[in-house]
Amino acid sequence: MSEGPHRPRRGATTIEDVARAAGVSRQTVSNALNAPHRVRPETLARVTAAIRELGYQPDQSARSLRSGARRTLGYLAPVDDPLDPNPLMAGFLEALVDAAGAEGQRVLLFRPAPPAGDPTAAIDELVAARQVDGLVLADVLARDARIAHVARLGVPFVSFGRTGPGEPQHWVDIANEAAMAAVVRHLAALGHRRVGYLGAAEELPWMAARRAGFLAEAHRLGLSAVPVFPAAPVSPAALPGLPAPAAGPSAVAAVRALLRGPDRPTAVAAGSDLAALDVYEAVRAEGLAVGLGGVAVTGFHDTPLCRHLHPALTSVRLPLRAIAGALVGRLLDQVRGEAAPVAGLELATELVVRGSSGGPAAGG
Amino acid sequence: MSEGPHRPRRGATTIEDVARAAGVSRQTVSNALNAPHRVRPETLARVTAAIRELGYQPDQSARSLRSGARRTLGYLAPVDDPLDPNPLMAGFLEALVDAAGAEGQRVLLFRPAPPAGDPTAAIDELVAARQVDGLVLADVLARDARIAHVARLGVPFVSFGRTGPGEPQHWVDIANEAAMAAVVRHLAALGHRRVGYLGAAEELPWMAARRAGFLAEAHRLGLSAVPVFPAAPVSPAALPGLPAPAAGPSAVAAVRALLRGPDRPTAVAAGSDLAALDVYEAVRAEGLAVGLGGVAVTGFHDTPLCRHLHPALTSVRLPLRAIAGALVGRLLDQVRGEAAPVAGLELATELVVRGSSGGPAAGG
DNA sequence: TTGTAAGCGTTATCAG
DNA sequence: CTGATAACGCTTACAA
Repeated sequence: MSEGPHRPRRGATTIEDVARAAGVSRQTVSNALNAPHRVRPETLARVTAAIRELGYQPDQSARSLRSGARRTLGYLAPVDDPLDPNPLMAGFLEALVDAAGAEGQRVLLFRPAPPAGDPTAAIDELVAARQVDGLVLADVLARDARIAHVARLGVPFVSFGRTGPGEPQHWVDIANEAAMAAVVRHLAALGHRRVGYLGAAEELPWMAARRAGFLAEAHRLGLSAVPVFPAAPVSPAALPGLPAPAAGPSAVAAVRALLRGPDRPTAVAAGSDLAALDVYEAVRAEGLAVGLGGVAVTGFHDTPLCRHLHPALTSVRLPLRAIAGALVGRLLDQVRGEAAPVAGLELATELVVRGSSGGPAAGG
Repeated sequence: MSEGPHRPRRGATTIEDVARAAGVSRQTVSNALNAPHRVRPETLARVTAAIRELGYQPDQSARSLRSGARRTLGYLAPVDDPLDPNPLMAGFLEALVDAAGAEGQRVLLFRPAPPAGDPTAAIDELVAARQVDGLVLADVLARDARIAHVARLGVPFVSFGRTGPGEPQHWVDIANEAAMAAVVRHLAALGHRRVGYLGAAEELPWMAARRAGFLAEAHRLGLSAVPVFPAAPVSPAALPGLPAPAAGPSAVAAVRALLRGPDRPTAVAAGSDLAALDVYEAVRAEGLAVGLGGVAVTGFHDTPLCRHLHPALTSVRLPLRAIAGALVGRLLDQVRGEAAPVAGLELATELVVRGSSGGPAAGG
C-alpha cells in the first residue's frame, strides 16, 4: 500500500496522451483548448472526444508557468474581531468564489501570519511567489495601508469598501447613506416622527456613513432624530486592522435612557443586526413592545439572525452577488491589461421589511 | 499607460538573478532554500543576503511543476443554507488558513458551479488540474457522496465531521454527545431536575448526536428530559447537500407548549445558538424570565450572538484552532506519503457559562 | 560542497 | 491549418 509520497497526480493524463489518442500533435490539442477557431471542425471534434474520454485537464502549474496567467485571485481575509465579527464574510466569500468561478478563476484565501500579522508582508509573499493574478481586499478603511501598498506594488486589485479621494478608485461598495435614508423613509411612511439611531464602531467608514445617512434623511423629512453612541470613541491610532468594539450592555443602557427621555422615539434604527438585538432588549426592559403598537426597530445586513427574532427584524440586505460580480469584473479588466477603474461603483441595497417595523408579524 | 496585459510579475526576480548576485550557481540558491544543511555556512549567508536584498521568492508555479507539490490545500465550501447558515464557516476558515499557513500551505476555496452544482464535478476539476495537494471537506454527512468520491480518486483528504463505519476514517470532529452531556451536568449542578431540549434539523448527524448526548446524560442523572422537534422530519432523499430547515416560529410554539405542560422544565438546552433565540422568545411569551430565577437556557457554537443576548447566552465553544490544526496535520501526513489516518479524532468542546444559565448576569 | 544537464507540461513562435 | 522547436523557472539526478 505504501507508494511513497503522494505527489499530486504524478502520471496523470497529459496533453501528450490526448494528442496520441486523437492522432494529432500536442500543439493541436493546445489549440483546440485555447483557440478552437484555429482548428478544423472535424479535428476539433476528435480532439474534444479524446479529452472527454481521458478526462484530461491541463496542469495548471505548467499552464501558469508558461502563460504567466495564474487564473487565481487572492482574497485577503479581514482580521478577526470577536466583538464585531464581519457578518458578511461567509456570504460574501461564497458569492466571490462563484463570481470568480464564472470567469474561470479560483480564489486563494490568505491572511497575515499570526500573531500580529502584517498584511503587507502577507501580500508581498503572495505576489512575489506569483500565486495570483490580482487581489481582492475587504473592509477597507480610509487611507488604508493595504491599498497604498498594493498600489505601489502595481498589482491589479479591487476593494470591497471605498478608498479615499486621493487614492486609486478601484472599489465597489454599497450605498450606506442611501440605505439608511431608505430606512428612515420607511419609518416616516409608517407615521413615525421621532426616530432614534443606535450606532456601533462609529470610527469605521461604513458605520459613519450609515449614521450620516440616517441623520441627513431624518432632517430632510423634518423628523426629530436622536443618535446614540454607547461605545467610547476609539483613537484613530487604534484603527489599523482592528475595528473598534461594537455595542453591548452599555448600548442597552443608552437606548433605555433614550426611551425614557422627554421625546421618546417611536422607532429606532440600528447600524447592524447585532446592535438591533440591544435595541430589542432596551425596548422590552422599558416595558414596551417591538413592532406594531410599540417601538419599530430596524437592523442592517439581513443576517440569518433577523428571521429568528420575534418579531422578525426588518433589515437592509446587501447585494452580495452583484458586489462580487462587479469586483471580479473590474479586477479581471486590470489583469487583462485594460484600464484600471477610474471611479468607484456604488451598489444599491434592498430593504427587507418584517414584523419589527410593522411588516407581517409572522415569518415565512 | 497602456502596458499590455498585466501578466503577473513577468520579469520578476528569478533564481538566476540571485545566483548572479551571490556569485554562485542557481543550484546553490535552490539548495540554500530547500536543503540549507547542504550548503557551506558562509555561502549560505551570502545567498540568504542576496535573497533578502532582491526580495526573491521562488515562483510557485515553476516549483509546483517541477516538484509536484502544489503547497495548496483545497477547501470545499459547504452549500448555502439560508435557513440554517453554517455558523462556524467564518471562524473555521480563518483557523484553517492559519493552520495551513503555519505548514507553508495555502488554502484554495472552491464550490460546485451554481446552479445545482455537483460537488464531485468540482472536485474532479480541481484534482485534474492538479491545483491542490489535498482536500478538506466539511459538514460531512453519513455516507457522504463526496467522501466516496475522493476516496475512490485516491486524493489525500480529511473531513471536519465524522464518516460512517465502513468509510475511511480521515475525520476530525467535536465530541457532540460529550458536549451536550456537559451541558446537562452543568444544569443538573445548578439544581435543575426537569430539562427540555430544542433540536434543529435533526437529520444532520451532529444534531442527532447532540440530542442523543442530551437524552443519555439526562437519563443517567435521573433527570426528567423532554426533547422537542418542531421541524417536520425531512425525507433522507432531500438530504444530499441541503440541510433541512431549522427552528422558527413553530419552534417557539413547541417550546411554549412544553413550558405550559404539567412538568414544566426549569431549563432548556438548544442545539444551536439560533435555536436558543427561539427558546428565549418562548420563555418570555410565557411570562417567565431567562436565567437566574427563571428558565435556564443554553446554546451551541458560542457565536458572537451569545454576548449580545440579554442575559448573555451560555453556549458550547468549538476548539476551532485545534480542529484546523488536526485537519491540516492529518492531511499533510497523507500528502507526504505517511499512512492515512486509521481512526478519527474527537476533540473536546468548552462550556462557556453566562447569564442565561445562572452565570454572571452582566457581560464584559 | 558545488556546478552541469535534463526535464516537469504547457504554450508561443515559426516552418511546412 | 498543422507540426517541430524553444522556453517559462525551478528542482532532481549526476558529475566535478
